Amino acid sequence: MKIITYNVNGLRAAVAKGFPEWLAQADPDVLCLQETKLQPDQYPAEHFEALGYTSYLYSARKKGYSGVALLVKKEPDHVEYGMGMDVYDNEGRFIRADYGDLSVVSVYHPSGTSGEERQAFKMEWLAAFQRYVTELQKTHRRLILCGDYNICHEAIDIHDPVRNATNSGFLPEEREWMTGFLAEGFVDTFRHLHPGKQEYTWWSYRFDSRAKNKGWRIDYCMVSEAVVPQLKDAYILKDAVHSDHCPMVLEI
DNA sequence: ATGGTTGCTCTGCAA
Repeated sequence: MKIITYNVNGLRAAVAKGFPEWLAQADPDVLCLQETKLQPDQYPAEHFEALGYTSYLYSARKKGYSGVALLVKKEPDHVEYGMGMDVYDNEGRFIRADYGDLSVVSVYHPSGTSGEERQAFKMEWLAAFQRYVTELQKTHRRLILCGDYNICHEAIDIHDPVRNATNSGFLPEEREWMTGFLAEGFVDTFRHLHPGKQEYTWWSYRFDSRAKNKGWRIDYCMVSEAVVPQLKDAYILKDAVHSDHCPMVLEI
């Protein structure tokens, strides 16, 4: 089973850059999208139906903002939209598909870069997410939590750990949150399989960052410890250029 | 510290 997570930074813009053609050759069983930035009536379904995918969208209330989706080849038993808490679900950041005791999530954790208020919201959201998945694990032993976490965990995950130590995305409390989250029984698949590898999944559109490879690893496929024996590979597709993020693949 | 891009929507905001 191949699962890909990709923050597309606007699905319609990504489609214009050749995203459907890329998807045809990448050929995942499940595709987790973040930042679709569209409403359901704006979804270019024809591109994805043609490739054999069924799409489940969860959009933000605000037009052109946030939004997640799951594209699947095989029908899930159940799809859950949001975490069941209005304050968080208004922004279209969480969708989940269940296949028996296996549950795949596409999540777009908030960014805190636009100011103190959003940073506080981010930390509250992260706590709520952790509570949610800890509870979910009681009924679904194998969780696959893919998406844009907007956090670099360790120094190896960011091009300049010193200069970014006071920037949202690499703050001590965010890094500690991720350490605590992993301690609840989750595994960062890329780091687990590639302990010393320095690769990124996001580069600022400014400052020529991608050409200089001044990036951040903020997109993750986290899995329950019960999934670890099934892991085949986890890798980053740095050559896909439909977004300021690149995709990450999990094979189980 | 500064610099400064992109997508979406509607004029500037969020990332």
